[in-house]
Formats: sequence, C-alpha cells, structure tokens
Amino acid sequence: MTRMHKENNLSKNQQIIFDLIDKSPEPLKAYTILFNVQKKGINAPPQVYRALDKLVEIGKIHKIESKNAFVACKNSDCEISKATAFSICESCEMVDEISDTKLSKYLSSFNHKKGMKFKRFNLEFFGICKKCK
Amino acid sequence: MTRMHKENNLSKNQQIIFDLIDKSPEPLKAYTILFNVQKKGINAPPQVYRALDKLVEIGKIHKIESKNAFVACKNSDCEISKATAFSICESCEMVDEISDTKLSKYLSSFNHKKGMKFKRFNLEFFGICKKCK
DNA sequence: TTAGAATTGTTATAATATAACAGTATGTAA
DNA sequence: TTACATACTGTTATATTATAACAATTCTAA
Repeated sequence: MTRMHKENNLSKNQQIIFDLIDKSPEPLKAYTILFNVQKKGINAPPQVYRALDKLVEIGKIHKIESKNAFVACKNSDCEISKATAFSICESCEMVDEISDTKLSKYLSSFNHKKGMKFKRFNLEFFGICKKCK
Repeated sequence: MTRMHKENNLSKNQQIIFDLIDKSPEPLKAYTILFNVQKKGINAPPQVYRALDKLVEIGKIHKIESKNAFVACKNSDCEISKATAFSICESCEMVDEISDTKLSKYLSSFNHKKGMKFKRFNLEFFGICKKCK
C-alpha cells in the first residue's frame, strides 16, 4: 500500500517502536510499548515482539534480561550486541549502558577453561545510583 | 503437623526443590520443577516460586536470566550470589557456572564512571560448547 | 508459652511471549 | 515488467512465566 519507511533501514513498525524506546529515559517493557503504539496502528503483541526481535538482532536495542525490558543502544562498541554491559539501579530502576573499552576487551578475550569459545556476552551490574544514595 | 526438615537450613519445599535442581545436569524452569514435584505434594506455582526466591536469596541456586531457568550454585566464590558468571551453549543449552577468581575480582572491583558503586553483578557468556562443535 | 516471623496451601489472575496462518510490500534478477 | 524470494504485516488464539491475596500452620526465640 504505502511505501515502507526505509530511510534508516527500518520498517514502519520497527521505526515506530525504535523511536519510542530511543526517546525513553527508562527501559520499556513489551506491553508498555504495545500500549503506547496502539494509536499508531500496532495492535497485537506479535507485532511488537517481532519488531523487538529484529531491533535486537541488528543491535539497535538491547534487552535487559533481568527486567524483561528494552533500551536503545547508546554505544558504538557493542557491534551487533556481541558485548553488552549495563549498570542497573535497584532503587529507581535506571539503566545505563556501560561503554568501557578495557572492560569490553577483557571480557571479549575471556575464554572458558572447558574449551568453549565465546561469541557474545551480557553483563548486568546492580547497585544504587548517585541520585538514589 | 510434622517437623520441618531443617537439617540444612532449608524448609521442606525448599529442600525438595533444591534437590531436584541440584541433581539436574540442565537448568530447570519453574514449571518443569512444578511438574516434577507434584508427586511430592507441591501443587501450585506460588509454592515453587517462593522456594526459588528463597533459594536464590540465600545463594543455593542462581537464576539464568536469559533462560528463565535455575541452576544449583557450584561455586563457593559467589557468596550469596553477589558475583555470578555463566557459560551458556547456544546449541545444547548447557549452562556452566564460571569460577574464575581473576574475573570475579576484576568485575567486583569495577566501578561505574557515573559514581555508582556496584553491589552485585551477573555475567552470561554465550557460545558453542566443545561437545557441540 | 506465646508472639513474631517464616512457611505452607490454595484460588485466581497478571504479565510475558509465541504459534500459526493469511496477506502485503520490497528487492532483484531474468 | 514479470515473477520469484524474502521480509514484513495483521490477526486470533494460546502458551509460558510469575504474582496477588488470603487463610492456616509451623518455627524460633524471648
């Protein structure tokens, strides 16, 4: 029907959902996203989850596993989400992507004794942020 | 009615569920656990989740966040689950707890630029294990 | 021995995620 | 420009993961 919005390589639904996540200061959950995009014609969970899956796959967003929530990638170092690290405040729930070259290199070169070669890692740090202290 | 089984500091349900997880070579999901303990009189999800919460809290088990599954702690270094690291095979789903003093020290002493002091971390490495290669 | 804390049992329901199927848009190569 | 493959969309239904709320029992420590 109408042209897809391919300017950024993203499809219409992907772009809508990425924009929402990108401008959110907080990680967003799938059903919060669904609620917020219903006015744009995205009506059902599979539409949201499909866009989320794709955005994760291409590294535009990351899933915070401990919270089942999604944040936009703020970091050029984590090419296609191979090496992610986050700082999570247990009080206000704020999540910050950690961009630390030394940390990233250290972990990327870490290999398991049992002969396993790692392709990817996800690290989540928990604490109380400056504001909440 | 009957005495609780406190020999190990665990209540009856906690002990039943810990035993099941501890002898499993694979991470177990909550509803898999539920199915497997119904013959022992644990009938409903809250009973399972309460035991899991407690076992996580006291460090007897860990939750693998990316899989919503639970493994017994095999590691004396992660006192009360403050510092956990896992190796996860993306092919066979095998999960191994990583016990590496250097890694643990490195991460435990890592602090965020933005003034956040971390109390806890969880790290999940992904790859293809030796067997699956 | 009794009060508080922890644990248990139970029903119902909330929150998170996917299966399956039919249709539409897009890119590309003949 | 047709036709094919691939990716994306829309939709209904359902599977999976997790918690709320309440009543009762058991444990522990004073």
